Amino acid sequence: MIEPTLLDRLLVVADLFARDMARAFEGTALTTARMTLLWSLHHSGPVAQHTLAEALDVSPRNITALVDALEAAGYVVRRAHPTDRRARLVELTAAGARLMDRTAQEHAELSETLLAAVAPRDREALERGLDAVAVRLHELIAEHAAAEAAARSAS
Amino acid sequence: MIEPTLLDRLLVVADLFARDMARAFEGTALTTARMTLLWSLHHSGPVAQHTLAEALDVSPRNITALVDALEAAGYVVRRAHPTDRRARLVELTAAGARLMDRTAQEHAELSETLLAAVAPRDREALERGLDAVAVRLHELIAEHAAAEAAARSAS
DNA sequence: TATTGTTATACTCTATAACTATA
DNA sequence: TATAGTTATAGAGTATAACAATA
Repeated sequence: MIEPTLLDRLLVVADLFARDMARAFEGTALTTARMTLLWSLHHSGPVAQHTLAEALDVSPRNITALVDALEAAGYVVRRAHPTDRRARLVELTAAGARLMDRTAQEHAELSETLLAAVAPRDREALERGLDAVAVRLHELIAEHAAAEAAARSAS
Repeated sequence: MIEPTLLDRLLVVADLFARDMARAFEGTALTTARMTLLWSLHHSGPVAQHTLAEALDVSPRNITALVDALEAAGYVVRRAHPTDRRARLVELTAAGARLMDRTAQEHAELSETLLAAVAPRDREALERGLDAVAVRLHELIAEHAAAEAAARSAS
């Protein structure tokens, strides 16, 4: 058996999260993409759809579809924007707010559970290490994006 | 600014990986799901489709679609199974094998890059911590599955 | 009878392009 | 002229169900 590399370990954990999340929503109107939108809304408060598109880094068209589904399920509503009549504010309903309160609590509990599974002397190093990996990954993604932009402008 | 929890950090890294991977395949016939299949094949050697379905934990129907796309792109071929005429062996073509060799090398390089970004004294704790988190997540997923199976059999 | 892979069908996530209403 | 959101269209991942060939 070959010792897994750091990347192997990170990918295993990422995959487990994706599976666990998808499983949790089975049989409901919720999906990972829709929960991501609700989570963003929970933290930002009511915002226009184009703001959500930027926050989630997806197309405005995609936001339309996600908000349609969440509105049909009763978790969000579209309201008139107070000053821009082109825009529509999306906000959580009471049911959506209750759902996000529960979700935030489960999120905190899962974080506690996972932290408890890590040896106390490893915890700080784990958090520092994850932050360092995230920073480096951000840099790599930015470099790739810059290289592609340069290639496009050259062609 | 609130200090992110362990779970927040893990989810950030998972999200960055997903984005980086999807970006890397833009404009090619490859996608994350297809690469996962190729990666599995690279490690297992030629296998029947139902074996791939189990390995990737997706439906046989899904494997049919993924193999169709990869066969059209020239990365895999379907061969007759030597003893079971119902089954079809999927194996990498020369082009597929070359692609996976390159991918394995890039994978190793990325792992090195990320490890280099972590302070040396934090590295072992990071790896131990990730293993502990993966083990605990596995347990939680198994518990959920068991609870659901019990609920189904009761109804 | 059970298994392997396929066709049929459907839902979701996602994107680009064209269009309407508004800024 | 530019922006916000929608309709139109399309590709991809995924699932279940029905079916043919084979075990």
